[in-house]
Amino acid sequence: MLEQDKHILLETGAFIHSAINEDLKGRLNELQTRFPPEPGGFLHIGSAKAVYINFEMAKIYGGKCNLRMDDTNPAKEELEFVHAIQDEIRWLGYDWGDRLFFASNYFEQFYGFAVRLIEKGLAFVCDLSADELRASFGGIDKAGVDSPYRERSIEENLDLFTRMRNGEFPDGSKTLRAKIDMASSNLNMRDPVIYRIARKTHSNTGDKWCIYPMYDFAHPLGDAIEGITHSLCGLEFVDHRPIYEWYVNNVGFEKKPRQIEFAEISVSNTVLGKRHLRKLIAEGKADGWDDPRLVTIMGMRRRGYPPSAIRDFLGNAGVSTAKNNTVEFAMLEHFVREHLAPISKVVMVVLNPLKVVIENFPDGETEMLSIDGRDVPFCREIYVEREDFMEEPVKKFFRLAPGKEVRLKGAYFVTCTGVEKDAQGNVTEIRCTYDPATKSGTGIEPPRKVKGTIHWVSAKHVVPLKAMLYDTLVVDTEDGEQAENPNSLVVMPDALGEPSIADAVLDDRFQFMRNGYFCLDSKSEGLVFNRIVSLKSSYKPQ
RNA sequence: UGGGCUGUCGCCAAGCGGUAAGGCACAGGACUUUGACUCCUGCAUUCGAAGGUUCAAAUCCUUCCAGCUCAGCCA
Repeated sequence: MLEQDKHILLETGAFIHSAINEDLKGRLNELQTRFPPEPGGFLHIGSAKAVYINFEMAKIYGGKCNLRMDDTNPAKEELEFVHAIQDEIRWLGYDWGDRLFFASNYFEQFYGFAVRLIEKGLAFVCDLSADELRASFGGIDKAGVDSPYRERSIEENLDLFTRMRNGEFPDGSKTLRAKIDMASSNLNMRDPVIYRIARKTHSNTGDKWCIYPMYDFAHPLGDAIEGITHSLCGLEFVDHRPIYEWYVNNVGFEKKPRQIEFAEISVSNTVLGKRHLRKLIAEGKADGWDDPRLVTIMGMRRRGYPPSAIRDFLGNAGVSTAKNNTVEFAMLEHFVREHLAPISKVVMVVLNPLKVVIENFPDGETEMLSIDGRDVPFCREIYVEREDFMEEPVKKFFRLAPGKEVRLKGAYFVTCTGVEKDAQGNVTEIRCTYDPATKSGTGIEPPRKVKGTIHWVSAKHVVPLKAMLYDTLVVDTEDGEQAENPNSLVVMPDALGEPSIADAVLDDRFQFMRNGYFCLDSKSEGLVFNRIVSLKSSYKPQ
């Protein structure tokens, strides 16, 4: 079912739909969502789910979705990523119009909010070092202890915070903390840090600030400033919801955004998570963030996945609050095939060539055949797939073997009459005869049926190309770990294509008949093709 | 005797008191000049477990069991 047929998101994520309906009381077009990436890395399929849900929900209800860079930590962020992320989201098919925002543009307002909290006696300047703070924090089943600086006067806090901003204190020497409850069972409520001192040049604000707000403070308030009604995010933030609401309430916003969490997606046999991805790349196991075996946006794009397939996959995988959900990679591939099928040109390419001489076809002659509207030359010498020949065929092998007849797609029936071998006994060439009475497309029924049809290319007219066959980089193991897949990349350096493949351009999508969907590799020179996904096959050798 | 979240087919996932949708995967079969596509067919007497309420429970109540998750001056 292609995505345009009906909006699949309407059939899942009931907890989000009902919240939206309750909160907006019919004024659904007031729905305001947001996708808030930190410009500290590239997006992957997990991020794509958040993009998908926030933008699609807005679309469904006639609302709007903001793109906000949550750039509150200059130590980790770079301008390169703010551009890359926009590129990636656009490629996924979403447009935020003029609604691009930066948390860093709210720094002055955030500062004012912090002052307001101090004035209300809800925040204090703390002199604990990072280590001391950690130690005072307690643990999962142990309450934390109050900071010795917790009871400073409002005046002193105001003075100290101003001086923090003015750069009077060294990095890390002081923090501004919320005054909540060091005994809270929710660790995020144990007097969390609001501002830290860090002399780092910010990609947007330069050196204007030496204090930066923490995510837990900036994020809800950024949402509130933008009038976000529903903040749809991953389950990893459930534990942050109380602090999200605490800041919004105590700063005093009338209109309160509501955070709703959904389960992040994970896909079997793939590596997700910035940390793991970075490791793979650093170790050279992946060829950069755009390695076609990665489910990063860049990787999937280079691999040739249609963005519509990714959206459709995400929608069909569903939106729930269940935690341990790992969708099988096969499901992703299903949607990729489904979206590729209608837009791909079918051509013949032999990945692993084996020469065939058609003994009764006139030497030096070329017959031009018309196959699906293309002109395809046919000659005495052709190549077929090495896997399509077996000297001693197993049962139900419907391809070439001594004495057996097959159809050459769009051409003639051909019967294998002999085999040539080298000194080691490897088959180097096979001999066949063809039956002129079986010519394809003549309207005349061939005198007999044949079980197999194989693809081929004319030896004289061949276009050499390279094909990259991908599989997943890792394979999930039973113990919940992942093992490296040694065969995640198979290069076919001597593939041979029919003449029309020479005209391929980057945006073209092909089905190499019986071999899968392919597209040109954007990073390579010349005719280097990525296999986007293989064709399904019910053929089981043996 | 910390908190939060979750348990419906191999994987996702509907369902919200009226007698288990759908997709993927898988298995048969039809069709086939791609062993593809398409098309049929099959695939949970049962909803983590045990009790209870009810004419009726995956849905309500009780207890139990299992899994995930949280201790950055990261986001």
